[in-house]
Amino acid sequence: MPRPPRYDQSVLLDAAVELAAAAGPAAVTMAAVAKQTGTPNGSMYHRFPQRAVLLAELWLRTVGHFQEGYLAVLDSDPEPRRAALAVARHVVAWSRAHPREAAVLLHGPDAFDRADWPEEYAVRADRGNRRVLAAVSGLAEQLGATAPADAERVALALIDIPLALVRRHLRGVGRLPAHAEDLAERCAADLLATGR
Amino acid sequence: MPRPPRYDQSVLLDAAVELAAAAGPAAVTMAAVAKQTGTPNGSMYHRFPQRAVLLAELWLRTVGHFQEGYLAVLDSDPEPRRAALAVARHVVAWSRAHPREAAVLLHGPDAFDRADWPEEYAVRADRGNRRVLAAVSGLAEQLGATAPADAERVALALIDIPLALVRRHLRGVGRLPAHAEDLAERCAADLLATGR
DNA sequence: ATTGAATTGGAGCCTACTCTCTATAACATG
DNA sequence: CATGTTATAGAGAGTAGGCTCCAATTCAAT
Repeated sequence: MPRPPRYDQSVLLDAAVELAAAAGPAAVTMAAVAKQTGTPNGSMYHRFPQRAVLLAELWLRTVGHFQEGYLAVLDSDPEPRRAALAVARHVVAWSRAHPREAAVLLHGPDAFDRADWPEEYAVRADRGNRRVLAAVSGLAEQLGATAPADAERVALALIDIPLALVRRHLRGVGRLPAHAEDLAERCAADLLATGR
Repeated sequence: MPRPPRYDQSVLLDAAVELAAAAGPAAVTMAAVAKQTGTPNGSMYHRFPQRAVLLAELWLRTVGHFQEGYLAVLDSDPEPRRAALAVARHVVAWSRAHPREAAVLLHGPDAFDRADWPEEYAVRADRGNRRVLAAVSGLAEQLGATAPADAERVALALIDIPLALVRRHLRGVGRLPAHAEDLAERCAADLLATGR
């Protein structure tokens, strides 16, 4: 019986991503998203009761897209070493394919006012992170890493270093060079080398 | 003949750093810095004609401190390989010793509204960056790196990866584990290994 | 056709912030 | 001591953005 929505949430989030990528999280104002999509001010507050919810949804959708592919690649190869190298490459490749979403990720949740999110959203964000962390730890174990410092090394190789590579280039010229995937894979291979 | 200043610029910048580290660059408002230091609103605008100048000075002072130490360590050892490893360690050690300033650095200049800075400040920031980049490139050359991709690898090892390590921990619990320096050095050593 | 919940559209309130303006205080020099 | 120069001090104008409110509109279900 209700009237169907006219301004789709996903359209609003698309605009929000674009604004965040182009001018930073602070540029994601209710007014800016409304203007960009032609939505009236009041309608924005039907989809998102507060700005913090808009930012939270924006973050969760983006990081969800990323993690989905990340976990898929991790699980795609039963051989742990190959899976690790593939996932390091994947982070770079995904960022190349989705530069705007990657720019959002590089800002991190705090830049999207994580402190103001309703608890539900913070919980969902944590759950996603733990899922990835657990998958990486599992891989580290298969690779023979036992100490917590080893798990950290693997996380550095499979998450932080590929993202550092992406950051270096997206913050600069804005294009990832063709060999970035190779570099990420090589760093990962070095760090995963056993017997160290 | 002039009346001596009562509110020192460095004191205001100290407060600004603290605010930025604790609650992000957006928390560095003229009002917040004034309140924290007991300065009246109007006096702020004697030191910093606009907020953008406050943010620019904050950034330049912080990054200057960092780069000063960085270059000193780079030059402290004539043997390029040892200098490289020392500098990778240094990034982590400096961040441990100056957690608030490190937090500022991790936000990057754009978060401090670099686009709004008067040109003079942007030029100074560029000059500093180029100086470090040149030093790193010089080291890369001494290490036998020739292709631009090699220089990038060295920059990744001596700047981005140590910073990624710092970011991982400062964004989390807020304390750097004791072995972080070792990890940074090891990553650097792996990446600098010749004949690859 | 009627009903009523959901949605839209927009005027405008409120807060927080940047920045201006004016008056006054302190100090060096002639 | 008079004077010029610079700093302090505070009030408040102007503005941007988050958010509220409410009347008008739409449309599925009855």
